[in-house]
Amino acid sequence: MPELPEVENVRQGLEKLVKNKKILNIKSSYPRMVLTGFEELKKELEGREIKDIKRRGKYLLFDFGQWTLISHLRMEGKYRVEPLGFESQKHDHIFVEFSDAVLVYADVRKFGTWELLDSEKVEQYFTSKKIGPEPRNEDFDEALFSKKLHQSQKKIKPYLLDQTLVAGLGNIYVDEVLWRSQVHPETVSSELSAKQIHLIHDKTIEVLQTAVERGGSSIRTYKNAMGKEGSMQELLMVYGKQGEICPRCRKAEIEKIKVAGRGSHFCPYCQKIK
DNA sequence: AAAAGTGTTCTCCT
DNA sequence: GAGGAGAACACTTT
Repeated sequence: MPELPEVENVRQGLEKLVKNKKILNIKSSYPRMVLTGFEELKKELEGREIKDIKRRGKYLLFDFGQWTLISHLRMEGKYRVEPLGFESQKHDHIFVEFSDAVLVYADVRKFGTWELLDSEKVEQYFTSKKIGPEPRNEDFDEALFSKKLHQSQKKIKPYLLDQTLVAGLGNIYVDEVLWRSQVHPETVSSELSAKQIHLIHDKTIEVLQTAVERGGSSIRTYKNAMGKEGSMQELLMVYGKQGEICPRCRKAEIEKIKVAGRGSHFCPYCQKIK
């Protein structure tokens, strides 16, 4: 899926394309992806207007006032807007029809989900999932981050990926953050120095913010809701760079190993455990 | 043709 | 309870 920067760019595209539009009809060829039930979603949202499109971590929130549709793109979910009467494609799963256009949700791997919630229960939804703060200075408290890391024996990479310390990092940006912080992905969290913790905190904010501004990374199939690619891939230093010389030390090649089941890229010279 | 892929969640084991 | 490994979800690409 898109990580936070890609989801944010999709959100910005949707805001331009479908905000304030009234839904006339919703159809689906894969209704199972609506975890709260497709028929209820159809019944409640037809006739309603999309009042706003928000984001929390990697989740997109379609605000209908009383109702909120929570959409997670997982690995391959995509949105695009088509004219009425367009020819649907193989992996198109949901069609939201307006008077002058159709919002299409497509997802090759069918991992993405939709959930329709009472808007008053949205906060509780994220609380129950223990979703961490947004990666911004105002929200992401370094003292609390540090405290949690000191108390944990988890390896730093999978801990950063589980969304509870901070929301929005995925497999690409977590490798970039750890490289920029000079921290090995398998470092046990409680062993991190104060300096390393400070760097991880700041680089998380910096990398995700830069990636948002650059329109995300189009390294596999990502495009935003307007079909436009991002350019953050040009600034990636380790992801997908295995075998290339580390651009910082120029003394070692970027290695790729498995950490908690995920492909992980790092410089063995710059990022040592202890 | 096996393996890996921008994610999350669950089970089973230590 | 904590943490890790592996699998599941479904499909494409290398």
